Amino acid sequence: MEDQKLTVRAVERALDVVLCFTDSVELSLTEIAGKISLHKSTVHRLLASLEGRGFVIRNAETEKYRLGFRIWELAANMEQGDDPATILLPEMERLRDQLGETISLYMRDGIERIRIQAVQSNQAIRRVAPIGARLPLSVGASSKVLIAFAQPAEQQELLDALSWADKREREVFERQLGEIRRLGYATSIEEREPGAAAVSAPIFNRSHRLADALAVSGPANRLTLERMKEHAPLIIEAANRMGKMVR
Amino acid sequence: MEDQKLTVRAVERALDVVLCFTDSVELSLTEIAGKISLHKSTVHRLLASLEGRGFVIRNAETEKYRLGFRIWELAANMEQGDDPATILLPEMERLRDQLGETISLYMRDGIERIRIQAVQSNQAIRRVAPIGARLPLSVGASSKVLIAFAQPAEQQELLDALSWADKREREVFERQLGEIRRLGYATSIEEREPGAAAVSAPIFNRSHRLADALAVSGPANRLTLERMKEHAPLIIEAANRMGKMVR
DNA sequence: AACTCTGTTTCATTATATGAAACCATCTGG
DNA sequence: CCAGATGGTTTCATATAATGAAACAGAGTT
Repeated sequence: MEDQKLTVRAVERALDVVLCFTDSVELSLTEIAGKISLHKSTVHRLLASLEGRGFVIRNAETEKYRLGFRIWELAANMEQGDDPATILLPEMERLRDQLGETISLYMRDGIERIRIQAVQSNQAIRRVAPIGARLPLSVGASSKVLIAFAQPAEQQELLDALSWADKREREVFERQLGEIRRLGYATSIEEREPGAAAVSAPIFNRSHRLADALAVSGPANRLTLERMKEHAPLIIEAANRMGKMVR
Repeated sequence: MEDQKLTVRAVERALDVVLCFTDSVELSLTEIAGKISLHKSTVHRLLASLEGRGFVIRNAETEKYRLGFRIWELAANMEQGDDPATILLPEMERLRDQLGETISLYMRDGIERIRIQAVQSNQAIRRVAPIGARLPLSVGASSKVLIAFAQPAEQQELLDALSWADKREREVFERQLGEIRRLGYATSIEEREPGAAAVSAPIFNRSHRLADALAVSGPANRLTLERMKEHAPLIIEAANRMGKMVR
């Protein structure tokens, strides 16, 4: 009542209803009402409006609701989507605001990786990540992700192409990769840049192939291993969301 | 004020905003306001809510709005969509209400076609179309569509497999197919059932291959050639919309 | 039949969405 | 460089329109 809301509550509630369907394919009215804690009658009206425009339909069988064809239609019209760098930007900003650290998006190019997008932390002490930077594929959390989750054949090629001090070094590295695949993310502490640490998770495209690596990086004293472990689930979740937007 | 509305106006307006993006990929606030004739401030608030939930984003460059990643995310989650028969039902109902005639959905099976879905007209005199019916692929509007828009190789096989009275009959038929491809739809008057007429258009899936045929059928005296020509664009449009939902 | 669990509708109340108008930026052209 | 557009954002008073409670209706279950 004090600070003006410049949004429309009813609309936000309706959108929340729609968002319920990110987890579940089919929901009953009461289930939805429960999820977003609104009264049945309210949700009922919301659903009526959504159904009228084809955003949800109700399964004649089960009486339950599911997303409607309109979503498809809209998504189809978007198909000619821009490059991932712009598509994923909003999601990256979201993550930055959540974690307060700099977020980078890397893609592999041969035995290098390129930072194709980045949003900077707004803390006083922060990692600054210039877009377009080309980095070696041998060190850093994202490098390891880009190798660990590559197609097996490709992976071997990459390992062969990279230069190793001795046989042992490569073995250690390969063992690390296994661990990374198991965890679903990679970390690095002062691996490439002194004083810097990073966590990175793979972004798989809609056909489940590795597309990019999403990384959170910052000063090593803030991004402790402890802290990175905490962040990991959020990063993975964000990366999964992003994957659905990438072809 | 008289008959209760059991829907939420604000939500419907918001959805109308979203639907503006079926035609255009990028729209400014005033363009949207114009399209759906609402005041700028109203649309502004609606957009703010939509943006907050990621349903629209604004292009930092152009300042204009476009659909957001949430649409993608939702569509991706729907991927494992049911069979077309249920998916397309709502759209078929829509068309039925628009044209007032019975709507059928056919798929080809060998040298037959099957009516995999239908919604009946609610006029007193109507075409009744039982779901599941198997019909010959030689006659009827949808048959011609299913052949005319098949993959070229497949098409030859079909023409060979069908039985013809004489060489001439087949030639006439093939010439018809060309015309149908040109027009984008087929008609039939008392071809299979006496007193019945039908218009049919192809449904191409998202990879642009023929998936099904959509047909409007009714009594021949109501569905005159004239009338069918009028209906054709609507049917084609509906079929195109449906195509985006089919894999 | 009594009960439970849905979904649907009604209704009074008040919050809440609304349009007009004012307000800011930018941009354009004289 | 100013005057006038043009598009976006915010403010504000007002009445509409969204709301939750409660009543209602149906379908299963016990």
